[in-house]
Amino acid sequence: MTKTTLISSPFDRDVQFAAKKRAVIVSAASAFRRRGYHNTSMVDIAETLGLTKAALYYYVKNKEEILYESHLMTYASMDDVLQLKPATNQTALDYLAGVFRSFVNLLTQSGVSLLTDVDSLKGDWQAEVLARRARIERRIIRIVKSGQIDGSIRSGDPRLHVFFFMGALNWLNAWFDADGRLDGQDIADHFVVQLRSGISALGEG
Amino acid sequence: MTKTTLISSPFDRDVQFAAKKRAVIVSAASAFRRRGYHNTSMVDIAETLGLTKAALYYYVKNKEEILYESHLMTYASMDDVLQLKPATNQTALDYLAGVFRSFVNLLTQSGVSLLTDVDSLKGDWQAEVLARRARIERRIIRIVKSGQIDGSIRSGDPRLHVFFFMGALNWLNAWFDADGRLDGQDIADHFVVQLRSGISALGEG
DNA sequence: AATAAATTTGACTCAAGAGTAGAATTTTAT
DNA sequence: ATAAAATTCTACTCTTGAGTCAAATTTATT
Repeated sequence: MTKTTLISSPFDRDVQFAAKKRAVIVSAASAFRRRGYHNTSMVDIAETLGLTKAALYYYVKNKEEILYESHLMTYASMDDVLQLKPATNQTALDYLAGVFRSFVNLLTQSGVSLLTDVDSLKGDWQAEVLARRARIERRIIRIVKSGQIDGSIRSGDPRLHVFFFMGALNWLNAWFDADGRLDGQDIADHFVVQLRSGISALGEG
Repeated sequence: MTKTTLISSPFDRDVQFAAKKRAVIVSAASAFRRRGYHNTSMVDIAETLGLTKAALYYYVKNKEEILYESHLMTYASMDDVLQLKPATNQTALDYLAGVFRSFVNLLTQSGVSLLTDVDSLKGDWQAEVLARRARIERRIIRIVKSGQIDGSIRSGDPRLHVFFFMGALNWLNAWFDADGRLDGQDIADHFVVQLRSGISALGEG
């Protein structure tokens, strides 16, 4: 019992290790997002955390693993969003709008970094990241297709619908700055409207 | 006169030099677009052109100059599109749709590569590329603003309107493959509709 | 307090890829 | 045909940043 209640304590060594590992990955992901993977050195990552480069290797196998884990962490967050099922009478468009809003919020307010560099991953790691990305994409395409069935989303190639607005999400990296003048909530509000009207069946003639 | 008429001949040494330099840049840009700047070595670029790495340095100062020139080349093409003025009674939304169609066509059919990596450029080169990008962005924002004045484009922060659909353009890199099943013209057609309905003032209210 | 385990460091190795330079080759001009 | 200019090459140097390792330090356990 005593052992059980202490299992999640911040004093617990395993918990600390995991928290530190996560901090390495989150901090690196943020730098990768802002400057690119190759323009971020292990020394850069370490200094941001107040460590030396060598200490990072106590937590991660190598730089590539950081990139791999960064991607997976983001996709896990997006999967969490997609776990929430639509309400019973909610149209697919409404559900999609909510999903997209959550994605924008993840990126603008929750410190999640959506990275685009998969070519710097090799072998199984790259394959897995691509597969995870494709899976999210397919789930979103499925939502669009169900919107085309329920009548809330207009006709047209669902993949192109998705590539268009997922482009907007991925492009946030290039211009969004958490310290900038544009507030994440305002961005999410605006983007959801633009997403909706972009594919809504209303007005489709 | 004889000298003048020969100035553009493909047999002319200067013309050949320029054509070869251009081939280096276009080929490299395509590889940068597909795999990323850092994952494309100078040996890779040379081999694609049937040269050795050292021969590239006869044409370009260094790798960074290739990246710099790649960006500039693409922005020049986009500037050309924006040089065409709207017809007298054309709404800004119609003009914008035409501009965007041309952009998509540049990327999907004309071998133009839109790159996103500016962090690998340093100093003046990076500053210039960012300035050129910002200028194109500002011109597009101006079109959106005039659409909000002429009533064709709905209200809302024009920058966000632009960031949304320019994200779609920039994200083409991640999924578009010229040898793939999706035809550039079909993509342009679809994207133009999605752009239009995304920001059209019709139905606003 | 002593010992063990965990964590961090300083100083290092290594190599991939950018870039160089002079020689070789090719092309053009005389 | 010869010389000059242009282009390409081979063989190399250099450097930056990834990664390593044993020692030093810190933390936890006995």
